[in-house]
Amino acid sequence: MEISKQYDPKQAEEHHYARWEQRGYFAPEINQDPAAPVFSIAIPPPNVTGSLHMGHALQHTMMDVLTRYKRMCGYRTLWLPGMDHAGISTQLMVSRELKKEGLTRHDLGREKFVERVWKWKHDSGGQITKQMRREGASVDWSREKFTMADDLSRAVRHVFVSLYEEGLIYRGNRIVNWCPNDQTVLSDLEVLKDPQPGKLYYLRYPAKNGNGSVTVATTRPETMLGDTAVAVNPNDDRYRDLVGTTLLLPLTERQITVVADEFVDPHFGTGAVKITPAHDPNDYELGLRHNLEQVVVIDAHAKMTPAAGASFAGLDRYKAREKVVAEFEALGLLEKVVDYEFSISKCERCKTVLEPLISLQWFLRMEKLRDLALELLAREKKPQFVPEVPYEKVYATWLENLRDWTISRQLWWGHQIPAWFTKDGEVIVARSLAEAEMKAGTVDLTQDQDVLDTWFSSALWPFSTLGWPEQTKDLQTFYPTSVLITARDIIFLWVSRMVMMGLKFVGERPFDDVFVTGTILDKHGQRMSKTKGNGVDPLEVFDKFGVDATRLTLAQVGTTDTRWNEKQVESYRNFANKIWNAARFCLMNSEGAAINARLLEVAPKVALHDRWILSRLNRTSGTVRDALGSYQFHEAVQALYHFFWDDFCDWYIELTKAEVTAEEATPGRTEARSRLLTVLEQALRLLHPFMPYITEELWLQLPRGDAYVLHAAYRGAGPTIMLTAYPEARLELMDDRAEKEMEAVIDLISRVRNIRSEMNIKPGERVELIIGAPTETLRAVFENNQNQISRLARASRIVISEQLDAPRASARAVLVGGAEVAIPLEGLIDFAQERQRLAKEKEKLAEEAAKLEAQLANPQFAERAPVEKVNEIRVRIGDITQRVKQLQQTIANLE
RNA sequence: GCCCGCUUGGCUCAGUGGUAGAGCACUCGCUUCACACGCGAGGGGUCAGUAGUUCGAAUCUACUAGCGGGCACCA
Repeated sequence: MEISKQYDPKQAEEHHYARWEQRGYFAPEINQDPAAPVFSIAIPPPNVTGSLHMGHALQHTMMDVLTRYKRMCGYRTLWLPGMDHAGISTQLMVSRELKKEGLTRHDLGREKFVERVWKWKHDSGGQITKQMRREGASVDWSREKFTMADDLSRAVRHVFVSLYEEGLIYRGNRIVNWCPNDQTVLSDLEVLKDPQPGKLYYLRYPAKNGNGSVTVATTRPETMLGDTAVAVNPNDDRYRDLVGTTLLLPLTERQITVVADEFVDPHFGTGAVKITPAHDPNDYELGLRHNLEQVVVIDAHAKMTPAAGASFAGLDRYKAREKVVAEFEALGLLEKVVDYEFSISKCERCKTVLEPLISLQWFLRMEKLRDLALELLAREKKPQFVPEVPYEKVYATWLENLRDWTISRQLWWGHQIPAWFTKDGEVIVARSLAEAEMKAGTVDLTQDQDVLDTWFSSALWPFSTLGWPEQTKDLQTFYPTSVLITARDIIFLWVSRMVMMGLKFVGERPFDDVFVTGTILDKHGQRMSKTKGNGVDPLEVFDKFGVDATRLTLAQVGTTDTRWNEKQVESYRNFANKIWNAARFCLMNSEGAAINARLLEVAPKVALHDRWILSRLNRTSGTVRDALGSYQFHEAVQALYHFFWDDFCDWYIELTKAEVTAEEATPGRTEARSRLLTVLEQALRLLHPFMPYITEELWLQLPRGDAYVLHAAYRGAGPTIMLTAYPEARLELMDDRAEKEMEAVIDLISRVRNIRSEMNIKPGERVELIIGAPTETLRAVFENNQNQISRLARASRIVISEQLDAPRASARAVLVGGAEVAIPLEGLIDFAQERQRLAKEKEKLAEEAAKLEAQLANPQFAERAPVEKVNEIRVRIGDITQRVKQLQQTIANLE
């Protein structure tokens, strides 16, 4: 069999995914065990306009690791994929396309435009679904969903109507965040607060009685044209007498009164506030309290209205600002202008400065829904956030302060609001036109032109994708989902709303756990962003280092922000290559051998290194299982990396090499080869959730002898590592004694290698080892493993006795357990140098002993520390002082 | 203004009451019949600072500094 020396990820990535997908391995139906436990994840649906970025790759890796792991553990596993219609983004994307043709969406009209969006989606949307296949994501494509498809739209209408009928959805005129560029309202969460330098203008409003004036401070002088009051704090002595008096609003004919309201901070500005109820959220509230008139002076395009006065009407808001200031100055009413930094509200998407406007919109009352979520958290501590700090508190605090949600949008791409108006202006909310006509008793209806906020449909995702409102088998089986893996910036936008909607409409939480990933920053610690152009394209990383290496890198990011580090991917690329070559070695020496489950059991007469590797294997599986059970991806990766590289490659393969590569085809050789293959196969299984491609590629080449290959739940499926059983962590195979004995062998070999290196002994040169071991057990261990020791330490001869009896001209080392080793080096030893080398080592040990002695000498330590801790220290001191003594003796002998 | 996170070897990060870890980088030696994307052997950290709790603190508490994040306000 020809296997190349270097792993070529592309080759492995080409074939397996399509086969897995076509054979239905990702679908839960592959599991034939009716009693199988269930594991399910609903993917955070990427935007249909989106393409894969690092954030996706990160989340998808973690979701896939868990999904593949659970599947191998025999769970009925569903990872459900899909996409979000992404209202504004998609509409903008298609509008931009139209622009190239010299058209606007209005030229097409609503119906044609929406058709065009669907066409765009069909032709070029959903790039990300192809890219997810490259990632190896084991999602069930047969259940793929789209938020604008008929089934999910139906769920959306159902929810809307229910909430309306319950009085939680209402339509009303309120002040909202308006984007003059996108021509739509936005929810509070879609507003970007951008601090920037600006100016504070002090404007003087004369009193009607000609007696003085009141000065107000404002950052937006143009809104004064819509002022309908000036407010002061009721406790502000400076203005007490003015409350109730009338002012003349300059540049207008209007007379406005001074009102008193607690809202006003007497210490800010002049302590007197101009009130523009139509164009400021706070003023709006205050206006309602005082029954103030709302004068709309700015329109939806951020231009001044006729109500602003003839000379202002039609002016852009910033031009109007200049003009207002100029006119105040001319009238001598501009007191001063000072520099002032403040946050300005911008459209999250297009960065246009928003305009607070009074507008007729649909809103969702949140109190009842919010309480459902808060009760769940208080009662059951669900969802369980990982990490709990700070997200649980952030989530709870946000819910507690929740305000009504503006759910309508002035867009064409989205779920059109299922409300119709009769000629008389009556509002009919219904699940369909037919139902509306029936309710209205007329066919003369016009549907509301607005669509719903994209996040409204996203909020239903965990259950709408499972067939709700029908009580489908999928819904019963897979809801609630097991875990949600997401980035922290959508905890409010999405996570909280899913919890509320899930509780409200299914009566159960949508997921048990919420794992919040860290963010991958660029190498300077900056957030990756399109505008900065500092993003790293996962697909390029896949091309350069392979998908598996990238996944391993991402899997260990965990919950803290991490700078992108290509060197790390490179090191995992090297790891993949290591796996490749280890398998290559096993396969090159596999003639006559096959995987055999029997070899995973302990049997009498099994060699130390075989018992040891089984112990390490089971222990590693335990570590990985525990780690994944608590979302400690990093720990799982580390355990796997070190098990494979250090234990399996550096030691096990080397220890077993002589047997495995023996010339003669003996039963012993076959057994050793089979053992090696069997352990390798288990190791590949352990790695598979993290590195699906290389493990499958190699696994398919292994000589799989018997029929045990697949997990019982997947009996009859074609050969694939992804449906094998994840290795058990069997306590009875975790062999402390074997690990301890192996440690002695490893220590011996390492110390000899150390001496060889420090003495500059040529790598090819063989040396004699004289070993003194105080205990019967140790002597037996060294004797039984002489072949391995001499091979790995390059020894010509090994002499083992109770007392070390070596020539004076030897290099020596004291080992764990009190054994000693000496290498006779007649003519090579500089006695002074050797004494120095040993003295240095003795010094180190003595220091450690002194530290421990001091601790033990503290009477309070013995008194208060747990007994086992005290004993542990005693044992360590015993061991160290023993070694110090031996070293001292050795040094003395060299004098 | 309120809340939160981070600060560990040159770099990127684990660890979170009881002997400071990894990868990369660095030094020395190696074409050892799986792998130079490799093998073997090394050097390198008073775990940001201060004070406390504790028999014992990188780990818990408080404060300080630097960096980062969220929320609110911003007339």
